[in-house]
Amino acid sequence: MIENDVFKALADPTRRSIFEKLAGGGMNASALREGMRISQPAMSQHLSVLRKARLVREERQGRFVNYEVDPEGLALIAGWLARYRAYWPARIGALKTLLKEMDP
Amino acid sequence: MIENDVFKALADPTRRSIFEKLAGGGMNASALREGMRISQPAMSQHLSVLRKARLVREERQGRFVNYEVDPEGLALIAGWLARYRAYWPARIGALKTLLKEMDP
DNA sequence: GAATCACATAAGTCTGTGCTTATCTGATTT
DNA sequence: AAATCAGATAAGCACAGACTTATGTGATTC
Repeated sequence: MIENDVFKALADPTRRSIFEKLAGGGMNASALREGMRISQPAMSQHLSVLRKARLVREERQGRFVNYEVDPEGLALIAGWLARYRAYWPARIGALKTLLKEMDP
Repeated sequence: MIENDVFKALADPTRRSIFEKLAGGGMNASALREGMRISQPAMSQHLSVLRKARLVREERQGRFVNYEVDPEGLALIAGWLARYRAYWPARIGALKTLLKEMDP
């Protein structure tokens, strides 16, 4: 089940950091490592987990591999969240504010 | 960091099942166990994790403890998801529409 | 074509976590 | 107040997973 993969992938703070970095723009694994105290194999393994969860997708470019956000994983989270929309209203104000701040 | 607690809590399929069951209506721990092959201590431990993540809250009622969904945890997920709104695929723009519908 | 580079995979270690059985706490019943 | 019930906590075990070092692979450069 892929839904399980997504939640498991996001359960690790390092992977969430990687994902967040990629959300700022696609880049290769080496560039991703810059500024993060993480070994090359560790990064590769994290990217593999994120890829399996469809949170990230790769694109070979010569001997580099460019990574970028795959919306599919986000859609899964959004789909899961949507099932509980009955419980949103209580805190909907905060969410709406957040969305407004991001969409000027 | 509570965001971490939420993602870690949801990483376990059993906990997601428990949460989903509670989303159908609040109930006590024994009632939750019905139909789930899970021991009493295991359920108690799962509920503890969900509580720490603010996905669930408790309310003592005599010698029973009634559990129900806490919107706070969902709001955290929604907040996280909102940061990547730029990547939401078109068909999940439904989420945005939903938000608009709630704000007439 | 040999060396080098970007990245993946292998294998092992160590910590985290989900489970178990056993016991404890606090509330209710008789 | 003794027994019972709902649930929490304790302690131990077994497996998952995040890391390490070492090596493999496929593309580029010299």
